[in-house]
Amino acid sequence: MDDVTAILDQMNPAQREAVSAPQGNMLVLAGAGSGKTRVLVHRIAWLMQAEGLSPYAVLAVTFTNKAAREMRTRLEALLGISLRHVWVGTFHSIAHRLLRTHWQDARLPQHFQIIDSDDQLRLIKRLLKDYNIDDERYPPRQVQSFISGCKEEGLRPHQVDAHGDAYLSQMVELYERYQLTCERGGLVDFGELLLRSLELLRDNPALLAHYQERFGHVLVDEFQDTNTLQYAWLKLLTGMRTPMTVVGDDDQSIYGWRGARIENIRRFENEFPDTKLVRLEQNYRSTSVILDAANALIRYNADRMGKELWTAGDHGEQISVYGGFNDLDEARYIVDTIRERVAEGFNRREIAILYRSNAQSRVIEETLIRQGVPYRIYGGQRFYERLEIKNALAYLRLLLNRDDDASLERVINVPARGIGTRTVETLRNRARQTGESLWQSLHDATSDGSLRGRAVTSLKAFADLIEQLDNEAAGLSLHEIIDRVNERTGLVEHHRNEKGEKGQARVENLEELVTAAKAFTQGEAFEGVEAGEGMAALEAFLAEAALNAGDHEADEFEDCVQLMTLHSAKGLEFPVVFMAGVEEGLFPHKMSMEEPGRLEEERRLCYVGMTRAMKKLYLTHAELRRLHGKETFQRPSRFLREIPENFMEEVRLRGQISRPVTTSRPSPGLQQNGVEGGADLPSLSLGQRVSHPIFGEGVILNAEGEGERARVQVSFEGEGDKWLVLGFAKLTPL
DNA sequence: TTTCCCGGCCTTTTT
DNA sequence: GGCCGGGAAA
Repeated sequence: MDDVTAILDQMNPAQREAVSAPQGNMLVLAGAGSGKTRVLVHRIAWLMQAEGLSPYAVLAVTFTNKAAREMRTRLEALLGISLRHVWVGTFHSIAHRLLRTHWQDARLPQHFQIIDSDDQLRLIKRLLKDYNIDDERYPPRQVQSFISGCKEEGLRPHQVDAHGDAYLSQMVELYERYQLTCERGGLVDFGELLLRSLELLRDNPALLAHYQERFGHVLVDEFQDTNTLQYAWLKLLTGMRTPMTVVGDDDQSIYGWRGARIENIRRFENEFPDTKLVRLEQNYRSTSVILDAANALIRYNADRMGKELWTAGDHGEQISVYGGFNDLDEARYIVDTIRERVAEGFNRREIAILYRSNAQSRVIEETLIRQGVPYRIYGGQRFYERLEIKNALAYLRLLLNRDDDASLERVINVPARGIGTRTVETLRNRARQTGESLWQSLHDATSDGSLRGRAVTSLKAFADLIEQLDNEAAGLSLHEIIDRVNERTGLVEHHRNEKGEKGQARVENLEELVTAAKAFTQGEAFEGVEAGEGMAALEAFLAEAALNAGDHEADEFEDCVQLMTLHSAKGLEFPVVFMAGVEEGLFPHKMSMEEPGRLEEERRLCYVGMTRAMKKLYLTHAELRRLHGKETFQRPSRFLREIPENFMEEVRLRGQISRPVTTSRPSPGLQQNGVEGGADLPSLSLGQRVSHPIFGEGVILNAEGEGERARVQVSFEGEGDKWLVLGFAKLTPL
C-alpha cells in the first residue's frame, strides 16, 4: 500500500483533499492553472489503488478528444500499466460506443453514420428547398441551431410547445422532417448521439441497470461546459447513486452560446446528495500581478461560486498596455515586442497572440510575415472538414450505405459529370413522393423512362461507378479502397486540373487521406475497434473522421509564435501572452454587450485570456481599426478600466511619433481613399504597399496633410519607419 | 450546365 | 477584406 501515498506526493492540501476524498459526490472548483488535470488523474489512481475500484468500473468523461487522450496518457504513466479498456472519452464518443453496441435497442440501423454540422446544414438547406420554404424567413443556420438547441435540451419535435406561434410551429415541423430524413438515411448528428443514447438507457431499464451496476465511479471534466442534455444523461446513468467527481470552473464558462449551462455546476451541488465541495485556488502558472489583475476583473461578475487565485511565486512584471493609433500600429507594436523578447531569449513557441475574432488575425499575420517571424495559427479549417476530403468521405459513405441521400447529393455531380440541378431535382421529387431514397429513385427513374437522354446515361454511369467500386473493395484493404475511390471517381483528376496552387494542395490532401487510413489500420487509433480489413475498417474510419475531425497538430515542433482566438486558448498556457483588440465592440463584442449575462461571459473570456499568461501579459488596443473594410473609431475596452491601474503600465510610443491630424478628425478623404495626392500624385491609403527607389518596399502606416504637402509614414522592410512628403518622395503603389 | 461576377454579410467552436 | 450565395452570361 506504499504506492498509495505516492499518489499524494507533491500535492497541496486542497489537491490532496480532492484526490483522497472517500467515495461520494464531489465538486472540485478548479481555478485556472491549479493542477486540475493532475487532480483528476490522481483521483482515478487513488480510487483504484486505495479504494479498490476496478479499472472497468471507471467512467471518465471530457469534452474534447485531446483532453481524453491526455487524461489516458497521464494515467497510464502514473500507474505504469495500459488502460485501453478503461472508459475514458468524450460525451460523444461514449454515446457513440453505447449506440454501436446496442444499435437494435436504440432503434438504429447497424451501420448508421455520423454526420457533422456541415452535413447537417446541407441537409437542412435541401429540406427547405424540397418543401418550398422561404429561406429568408427560415435561414438554414437558424433552423440548424433550433434543431440542435432542441436536442441539447433533450426535446423531440412533439415535446416542443410552439404556443400556437406560426414561426415556431414551422420550425418544429422542419425539425420533424429533418429527423425523418436522418432516420431514412441512417444518419445521426452530434446532438442525436447524446439524445439517442439517453433514450436508449431511459427506455431499457435492464440496460440502464447494467451500466449503473458496472460503473463504480463517474468523473467529469469541465463541468461548467455541460448542457442540459449532458447533465440529464449523467443523472440518468448514475441514478444519482453512483458517486461522481466533477471538476469545473464557473469563471471559465465561455460556451453558453452553444448550449453550455453554467448553472449546472450549482445544480450539481444542490441536486446530487451529500456533495463535497473542494476549491483549488493555488495557481502554479502565473505571476501574482497577473492573478491579482484577473481576480479583480472577474469580481465584476455577479453570482459566482467564489474563488480567488493566489500564488506562492513571484510578483512579476506589470501588465503592459499599448494603445496603437490604428490596427497596423497595434500589430507592429506586437511584432516588434515579440522580436525583442525573442532576442532576450524567449522561444517563439512560448509566445501567444490571442484575439476575440478570427478576422483580427490577418493584419497581425501580415506584419509577422513582413518581419519574417514564423507563426502558426491554431484552429482554422480542420483536415476532415476540407471540401475535397468531405467529397471523398461522401463517396466512401455511399459504398457503405446507398441510401445516404446527403452523401449522394454531395457527390453525384462532383466532379462534373453532366448531372445538373434539374436532374437531381427530378430525383428528389420522386424520392419525396415514393418515400424512397435518392439512390432508389435514381434506379427507378432511369429504368421506367421518366428521364431521358443524357441524364439517364450519366446517372447510370454514376450508379455503375459506385457499384463497381463496391465490388472491387471486397478484396482490398482500407487505404487501397480510398486510393481507388480517389482515382476512379475522378476526384484527383478534378483537382489536378484546378488552376492555381489550391488544386495541388487538394490533391495532396487526398493523398494524405490515404496515408491517414493506412495509419488508422496499422495503429490502434482508438479504443474498442478492431481495425480489420476493408469495409469493416471503413465504417470505423468514417466514425473516427466524424468524431475526431480536429486532429491536426502537424508542425507542432517548429518554433513558431502561436496565434489563436481566446476561445481556443482555453486550457493552454504561454510564458508571454498578447491580447489584441481590447476594445469596446470587439471585446466585449458588440453582439454580447446588451445582455448582462452575455457581457459576463465576455468578461470570463477575458479572464480566461489573462490567466493563460505565465510571466508577462500585454493588452493592446487601437484607436482606429479597419473592420469589415471600414475604418472605425474604437474606444478602449471597459475591461481595461476594470483592472486596477496599479497592475498595469502604459507603454509610451517609441520614437516620438507625432499623432497625425487625420486620426483625430473624421476625414472623409482618409476614410475612403486615404491621401488624395492631387492630379499627378499617386492616390494612397493606409496599409497600402508602396515601393520607394531607395528604401525599397514598405507599407503605409499613417498619413497627414493634403495635396503636395501631404506626408505619409511608411514602414520599410529593414529600414524602419519613415515620414515622407508625397510631393518629393517617388512612391509607387504596388 | 457551368462559370463568373456582384452584392450582402460578417463572433466565438467542439463533437 | 473575404466568403458565400444567387443570378446572369457563355
